[in-house]
Amino acid sequence: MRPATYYILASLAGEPLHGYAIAQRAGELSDGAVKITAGTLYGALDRLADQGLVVVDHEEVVNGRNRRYYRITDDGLHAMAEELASMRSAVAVGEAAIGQFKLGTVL
Amino acid sequence: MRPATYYILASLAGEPLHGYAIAQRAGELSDGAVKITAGTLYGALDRLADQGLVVVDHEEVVNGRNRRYYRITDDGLHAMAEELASMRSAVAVGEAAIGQFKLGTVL
DNA sequence: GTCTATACATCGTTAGGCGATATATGGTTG
DNA sequence: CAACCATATATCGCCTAACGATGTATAGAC
Repeated sequence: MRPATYYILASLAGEPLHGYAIAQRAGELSDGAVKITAGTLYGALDRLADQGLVVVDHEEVVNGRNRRYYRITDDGLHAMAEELASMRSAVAVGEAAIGQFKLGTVL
Repeated sequence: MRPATYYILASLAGEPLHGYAIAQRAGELSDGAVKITAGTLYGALDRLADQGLVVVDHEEVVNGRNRRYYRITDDGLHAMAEELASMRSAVAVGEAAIGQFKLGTVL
């Protein structure tokens, strides 16, 4: 799972959000590091919906603009948890690897 | 950076290795989770070399088979450290998001 | 009146992973 | 001794996903 996809799911773990709000939330969560543009966002949401990781919760019109709210599913939470576990392992491996390298250069 | 690329760098952080050994080491480091096949491996090594994240250290012939050893560069270590930082953040965000979700379902 | 934020849609390009295939050596196993 | 498997690198083509660009539309700010 790519970072954009992961942050979309993470953004939805708190509460259902509409597309545009998801992109903003992802930016906040990552402290500006992850910028999800329209091209990435709607493609990813379609894909995630196809995979059953998110579902459309409801739609509403605010100020003449339509908002389509997405909600994360149980499968979506599981997928996120698995990705989380993979990243934890990768972090541990990377820390050990870099630590070993630094030790190697000193000795 | 995709997992395959990350694990290739991590495999080289300890010591220079030849291609085939990198693939094996990546499998060991990830406890079998990351399987780097030939198609992924040599393409990734070419890319990493183009980007200056690894360099060819030396070559040798063992049992009639050529071994091309790659070494990670300072840039490669920096790239790895950055990826590590990104993943740490992503893990923290994911943990907070899932925690918040579980709390939400209980209340 | 123009600019910016909001909100969704779609196209084309690019990067990267991955299976498949190829080539070659040498040890193992039947 | 033949078939198979591990070692070792190379290359092709497919597919997924990200992403920039572009388009449409509304509404408020300046």
